[in-house]
Amino acid sequence: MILEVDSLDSLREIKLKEIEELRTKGYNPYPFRFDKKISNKEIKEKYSHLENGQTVEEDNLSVAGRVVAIRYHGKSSFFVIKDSDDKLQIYINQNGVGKEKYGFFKEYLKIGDFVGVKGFPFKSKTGEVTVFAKDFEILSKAIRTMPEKWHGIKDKEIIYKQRYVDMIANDETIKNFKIRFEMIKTIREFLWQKGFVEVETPVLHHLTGGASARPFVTHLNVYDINMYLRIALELYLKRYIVGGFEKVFEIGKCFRNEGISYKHNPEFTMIEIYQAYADYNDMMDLTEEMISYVVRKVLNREKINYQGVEIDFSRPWKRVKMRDFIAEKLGVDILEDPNERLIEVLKMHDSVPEIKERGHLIEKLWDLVEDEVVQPTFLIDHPVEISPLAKRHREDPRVTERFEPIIFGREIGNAFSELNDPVDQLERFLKQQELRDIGDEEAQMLDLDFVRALEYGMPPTGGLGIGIDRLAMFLTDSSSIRDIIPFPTTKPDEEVIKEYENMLNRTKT
RNA sequence: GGGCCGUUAGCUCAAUAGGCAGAGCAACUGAUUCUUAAUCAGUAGGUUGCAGGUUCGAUUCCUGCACGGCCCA
Repeated sequence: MILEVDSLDSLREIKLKEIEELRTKGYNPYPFRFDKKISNKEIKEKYSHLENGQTVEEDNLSVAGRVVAIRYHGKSSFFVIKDSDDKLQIYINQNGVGKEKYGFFKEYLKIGDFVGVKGFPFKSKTGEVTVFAKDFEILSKAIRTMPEKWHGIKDKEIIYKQRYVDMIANDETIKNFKIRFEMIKTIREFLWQKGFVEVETPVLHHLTGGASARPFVTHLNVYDINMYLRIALELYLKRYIVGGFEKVFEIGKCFRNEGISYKHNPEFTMIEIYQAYADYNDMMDLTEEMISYVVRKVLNREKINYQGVEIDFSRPWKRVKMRDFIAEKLGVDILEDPNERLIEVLKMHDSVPEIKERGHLIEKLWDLVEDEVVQPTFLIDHPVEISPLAKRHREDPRVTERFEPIIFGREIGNAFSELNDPVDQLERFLKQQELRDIGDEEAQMLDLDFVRALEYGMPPTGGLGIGIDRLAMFLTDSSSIRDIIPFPTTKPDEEVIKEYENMLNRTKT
């Protein structure tokens, strides 16, 4: 014990005192195991057919969970335990466990503690499937008091910095994370079934590439060099294709050292998928098929409600050329009109970027109109300037064979007929290098080993990346990316340090 | 980075045109053998985010800072 109990003037210290008493009486407040044989949910399903008041005394049940409510009635009590899927009511009385054990229950089993209960099922007079306790065991004592039972936790700081408290208090939180993980599992199953191999690539990179973003820098002591945390999976996955794999994918964390917003977290989860002998049309088919399958499988429907708007994932999705869409909405031709004209239009919307390279101007123009794409849509054929890793279009070399799936005005992915011409790739990299030289820190770094890899020959390949977090936002109707990232990036929690320093100091005196 | 809003008991929230800081839940004591936001009686719990300023007096007004949220870039 680090913390001695020297007074009872706080909720926490009352709990510590209780634990000490338990130990004195020979009970371990933190025992080693419990034979939980059935889940709360299974019990509710199995015995839902019982008549009100009916008991099944011959069935021996062994259940466990966290105590979330206790209703004392003198010599009997009801309490509710919660396990990972459901809540379950327990009935305990003096006749069932004996006078002594019942007294022990009243004195030492508190809301927040974990408990294991042995007993038989019955249905209460009011129709709730309940376990009649014949014995119980405290499995873990909580020291902190649990959050408010009715309103839950609303303080965003607690929700993000102490997600475990959010999960204890808000059932919705656990439900949403389950959807997230179910979604990821379903994507894996879908791709495995189609013969894709799930592979791994390094997180530590000498150069960052595959996306336009500022990286995190870290240091490798043994070689005394700086390295970057990956901003994308792309370039290593394509090396797999060069090496002879034909269908690969990876689901993994990427890191971008940029702003935090409702749709950006510094670390986030991406999936990238590469398929040899395929082009971007094949990847569009794959995207549609996969996402509509996942939505159907996870939510049992194809239309979802996102922030009050119905989104229909059923196939086929609309396909819109970037040039046509911007021309229609803004009256400017991103392929033919000169930079001056583009800037003029941007000026009208007070949206002129600092770097006035053509690619930046086009990106800005798109930003102005992206909100107008609500239903799942493929934005296709982006200009070559903003697509350094995509193959030029077979019919128009000014654009690339590229698409971004757009939902509710948000890009949830990016895909192309992968550029496999090493000479063209080197030129594109050099163009990016020029952008870096004029101060564009997001421009891609020159990855000569990647060019060399392409020189060994990469088959025609379709590639696709999808932001897992953004997709999860749609499936859970979350307005902020932080709501579906279990432990989002936050500022450090100074409060907890202060709190423990105070407690430890008080204990010493 | 800029603008606006917020921070009060463990949690969810009140409050004063500047005048003793309150409730519900949780906690504690007691009553209660089918309740389910159980009920009833009682007790305790606060550096009103932090640091300054104005004032006889600040949770309230002002300034700065921290943390958070929303909008914008």
